[in-house]
Amino acid sequence: MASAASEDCVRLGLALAERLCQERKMRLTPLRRQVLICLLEAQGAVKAYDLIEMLHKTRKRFTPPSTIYRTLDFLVDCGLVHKIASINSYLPCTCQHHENSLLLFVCSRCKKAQEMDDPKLYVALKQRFEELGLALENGSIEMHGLCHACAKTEA
Amino acid sequence: MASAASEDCVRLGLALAERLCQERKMRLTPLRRQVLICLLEAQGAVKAYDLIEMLHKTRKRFTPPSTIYRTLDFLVDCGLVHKIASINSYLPCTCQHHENSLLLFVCSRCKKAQEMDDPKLYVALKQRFEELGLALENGSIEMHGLCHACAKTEA
DNA sequence: GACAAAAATGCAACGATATATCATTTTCCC
DNA sequence: GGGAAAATGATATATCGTTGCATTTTTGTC
Repeated sequence: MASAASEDCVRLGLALAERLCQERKMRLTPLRRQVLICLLEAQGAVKAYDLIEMLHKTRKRFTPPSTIYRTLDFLVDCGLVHKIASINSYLPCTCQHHENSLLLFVCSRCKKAQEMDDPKLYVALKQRFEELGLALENGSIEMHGLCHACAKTEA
Repeated sequence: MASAASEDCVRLGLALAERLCQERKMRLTPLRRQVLICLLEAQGAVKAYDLIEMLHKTRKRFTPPSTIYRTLDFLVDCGLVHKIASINSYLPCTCQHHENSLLLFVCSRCKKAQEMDDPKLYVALKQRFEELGLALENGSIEMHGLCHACAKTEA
């Protein structure tokens, strides 16, 4: 089910989460860890209720929505996961290096999401907004359009 | 209730809508017109179910969700209104001039939204995405952060 | 104007997404 | 081990959006 690349991704993501939680004295509980693994394995953005289903297969107890949303909030607050509001989905983020320069791209057709790191562009955006008295938040720029694959097959 | 500036806004918005619909042989029905007016008068982003309530005051019949969403879809397709997915809201757009260079800013605190036109920045973004095989869509860049007013009162 | 076709709207039910509240369990720390 | 704090579970409910089909309105044609 999980490819080698995916396994790598999971391992890296978990390692980062563990380091981060230790540093900040937060708890990477079994549930949080399990949710994070689900997200990392999915290789793409996942919806909250899909996570509930995924967890249902591996856990004895049913995990209610409130719990999932709390868990996701935790992971988002940690910066380990991005919420993509426009598709009600969550995307794990392994590469912590772009804390201040993240752009999210969502394909309007296939709904796949990907991150893009471009500090220069991000700074340009940020400055432009500051001129207007607006303070950009990190990791909250969502763009829509066609991805490479979908653009190809478009009529 | 409606200030002079707001009245101007409504007048301009309606004029644009009428011209656009005539050009494209589409129909600006009473309902569509009424929804557009509500949005223009609101001076900010409005939610679908709030529109239902607003319409309930001026119309005899209750307007069901399906109808509202269809109407909003129409207005969005026309380019007269932007959907802001991250706050489930709709924002009218009077200034048609920035068809290809629109950025939307949403305050994470007060949820107020505003448009920003910056062709240069937009082109830079677009080019950067094209390098990655991604084709940006118009009017679909949403950013979050603190607006001027909220940044001031922030602890 | 009468009529059929097409477009728009109304209606009811439902599905998907998210939150509130309180009970219970687990963990932490002394 | 015991009490406080944090996390999770359970239930109900609020919010957001869609589907399918009936009805009304508009359009185009004769």
